[in-house]
Amino acid sequence: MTTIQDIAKHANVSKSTVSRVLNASSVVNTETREAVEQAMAALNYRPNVLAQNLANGRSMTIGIVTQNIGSPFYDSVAQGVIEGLANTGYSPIFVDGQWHKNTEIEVIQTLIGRQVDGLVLIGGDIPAAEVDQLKTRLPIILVARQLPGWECQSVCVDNELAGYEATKHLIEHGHRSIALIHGIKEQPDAVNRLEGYKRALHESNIKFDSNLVFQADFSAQSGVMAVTSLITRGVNFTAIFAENDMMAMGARLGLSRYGFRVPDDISVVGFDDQAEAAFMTPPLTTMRQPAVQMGKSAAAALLHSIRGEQFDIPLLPIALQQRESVAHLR
Amino acid sequence: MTTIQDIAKHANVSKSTVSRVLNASSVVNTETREAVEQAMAALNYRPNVLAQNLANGRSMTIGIVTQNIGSPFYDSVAQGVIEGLANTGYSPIFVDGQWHKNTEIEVIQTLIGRQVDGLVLIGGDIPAAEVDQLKTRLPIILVARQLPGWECQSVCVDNELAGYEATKHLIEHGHRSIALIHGIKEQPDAVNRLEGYKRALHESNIKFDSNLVFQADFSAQSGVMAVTSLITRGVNFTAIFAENDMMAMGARLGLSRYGFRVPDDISVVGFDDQAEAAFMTPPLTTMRQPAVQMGKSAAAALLHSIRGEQFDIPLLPIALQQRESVAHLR
DNA sequence: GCAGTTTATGAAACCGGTTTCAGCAAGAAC
DNA sequence: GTTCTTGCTGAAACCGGTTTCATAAACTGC
Repeated sequence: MTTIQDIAKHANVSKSTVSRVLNASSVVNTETREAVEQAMAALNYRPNVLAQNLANGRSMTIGIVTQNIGSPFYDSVAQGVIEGLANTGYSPIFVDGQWHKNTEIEVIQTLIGRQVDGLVLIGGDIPAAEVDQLKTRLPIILVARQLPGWECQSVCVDNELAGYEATKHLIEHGHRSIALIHGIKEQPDAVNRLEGYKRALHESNIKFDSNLVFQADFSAQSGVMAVTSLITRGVNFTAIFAENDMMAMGARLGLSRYGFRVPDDISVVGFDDQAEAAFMTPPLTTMRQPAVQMGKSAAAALLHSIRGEQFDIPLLPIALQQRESVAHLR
Repeated sequence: MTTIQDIAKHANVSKSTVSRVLNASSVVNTETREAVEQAMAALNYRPNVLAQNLANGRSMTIGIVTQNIGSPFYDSVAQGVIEGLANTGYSPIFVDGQWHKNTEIEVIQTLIGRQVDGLVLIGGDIPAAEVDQLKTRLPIILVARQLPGWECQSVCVDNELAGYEATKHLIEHGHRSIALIHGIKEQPDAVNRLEGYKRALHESNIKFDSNLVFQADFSAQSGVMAVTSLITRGVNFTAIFAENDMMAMGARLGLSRYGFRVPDDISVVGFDDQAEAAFMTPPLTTMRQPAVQMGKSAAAALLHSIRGEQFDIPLLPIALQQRESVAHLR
């Protein structure tokens, strides 16, 4: 490995000067600069980022805490963060919180040991107090998680409203017996979507019926179990709102197993609009979350925060993506 | 930030001693150790990993080069690498090569600047010479890419064989007019699968017909285009082999648009066995790639390589996952 | 009771950069 | 011809650790 010292020797200058041309941090005589630049080229020099980081107290890395058990939605968000960080000089370091409080705290500690300059928390459920304390140490942006007092530092969508609109869409198509395939009940996304569902029902004077909601876990498998359960329990329903697309897929498969056609017999609405949704048969009507965009926004906001600049996070809309899995009730 | 110096002062020892208890690198008097440990606890000390890295020349980070444009297969591999690195002390840094030679070389350079201790290259197409040269600088493991002389340092599956088996499976079900939805022709995965397809045909004395192969790009959209093209061109076929599941999904949707049933009218075989494949309607018969396992193997192999240990990479099998999208030709 | 080990510790050099500070040389001002 | 700037550069301190080396104290053996 060639070091700054080698360059200095090769160009007959001190390492201070090399550092100066490296960072353009102060004026260097043109001839000297060129000599240094030639030396760097000749020796194929690349500064040791670790040493730079140590010297100036910044690591130029961003910690990304993901929860790998979960829907593809989180992957897309992470993808967006990577994209948002490209060509900024910052590199992302990934760790996996596994939707488990202690694991999450632990991995965050390792990130702090690595001197990350900022943190993006995607989902997760470490206690608010914990997060508040972290905030005093370094900039943090939350994604897909809401916390009191964090309104301006979290990128999220209005899940309650989205749940409401998905349900309303079905109601407007004449459905009144709408099954809900409910995500993991500990996760706020799920509870908010459920609340939206309830509000839409209430608004249309449809009585909430707990027999219509199946406690699932965001997996496709739990989607088929939901349908199986509903049907074998003899519950009547003409539409399904699944709290994510994977469960919608599972439900759609389950329906076909029992000979129900979608949307002719049963309408289905999903949530996320993951890549596959548009290519299901039939293409799935779903609530579109701009997952990649959310990741990008988070990255951008974090960079602003690190630089101490003012920023506000654009409120990303969540919109009904109408396709072909919903039909009017005959 | 509390430093090793603070601990030293607090415990009335030198920082050498603190370092010693930190790394258990030499014997320390029990009382002294306890005093140091108490100081560390009291001040909530976490060593600066950057400084450690600089001092001992290892960064404890692994560079992961992904190609983000592509199928979910690559995401799963990356996921596997993360899992394989968990609790090893090594952290993954991700960069995106974008299936673009120059981008890839550039991002690898930034990783080297960050002193990564090893590299995992997932896919990608930088020239062999380039990779060979990198190998002299640091341990590298390739995933889903084969290069002459790299047999022992790449985690991959036999795409030719898999393409052969997929095709043979269809032939055994009586199909002789088998359309191929071909992936990006620059990517070796795609060309190998095509070769396997040809071999299976040849073995069964079926003449290769270029009208049956549609040049697609691994996207679901290109899958529907493939079917549209085949049908509008009036090509006769009774089965489709799509070189990944996304294209299979697209194809399946395209078929339904034209009123063809799967598998009653047309059989479909995919490739990857991504999570969604099992929940398509009908569930997709596909060649299962153990993507997560491949990532884990790559991580494990790389760690061995870094430690200078002997290792060999288990040859991961790729197996036909039979589901319901293939039927006997009547 | 003294040489010879062993054990435990601190001082200092080092990793590869950045940054402060002092100083030299050339040019400007008077 | 001094003095005052200005422009440019190098020495040295520093970032927060690790490691070598020297040494003091305690222990062993005879």
